Amino acid sequence: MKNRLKVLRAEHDLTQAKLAELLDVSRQTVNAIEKGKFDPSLPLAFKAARLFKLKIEDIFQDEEV
Amino acid sequence: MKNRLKVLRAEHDLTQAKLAELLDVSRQTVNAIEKGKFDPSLPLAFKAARLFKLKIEDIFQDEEV
DNA sequence: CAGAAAAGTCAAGCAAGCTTTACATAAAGT
DNA sequence: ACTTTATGTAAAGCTTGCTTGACTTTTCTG
Repeated sequence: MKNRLKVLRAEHDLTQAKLAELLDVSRQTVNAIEKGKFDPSLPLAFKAARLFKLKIEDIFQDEEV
Repeated sequence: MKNRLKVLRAEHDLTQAKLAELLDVSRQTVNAIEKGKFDPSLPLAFKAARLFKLKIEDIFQDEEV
């Protein structure tokens, strides 16, 4: 699962720590998701989408065949 | 998290077992998600969206304030 | 109504998401 | 060079997603 979090953070001038705070998760979680260590839960994906006013699909991209 | 899986199943004339098979999960998992026992993972939400050719938001609705 | 199919549910166990603590590295600015 | 701020990474532990197996209840259908 790919995601555009890093870019969105840059566009909004947010640090991983600040984004984590806005999403109510730990900084390490934001980092791990950006780095592709694991996928976010669906509720967390919704939170990110709401925060950036985007569709989940505009932030996270399934890379399945 | 609410979802329209039951309705979508009905529209497509699918049993929980058949949908489970299409989504590559167990029948109990489909049932539990329909019943709101837990939320699906993001990858599973993507699979469902792809299957029904809908946006994740059209299947699952965040009910957060 | 009887039998079959579908849906509901429970328990035990493994896998994935997320937390905290802690430390390392990098970049950037005085 | 020193300090600060941001990022990367790791281990241990808790919680949630999902599995299998088994059983009950509901709904369809002949």
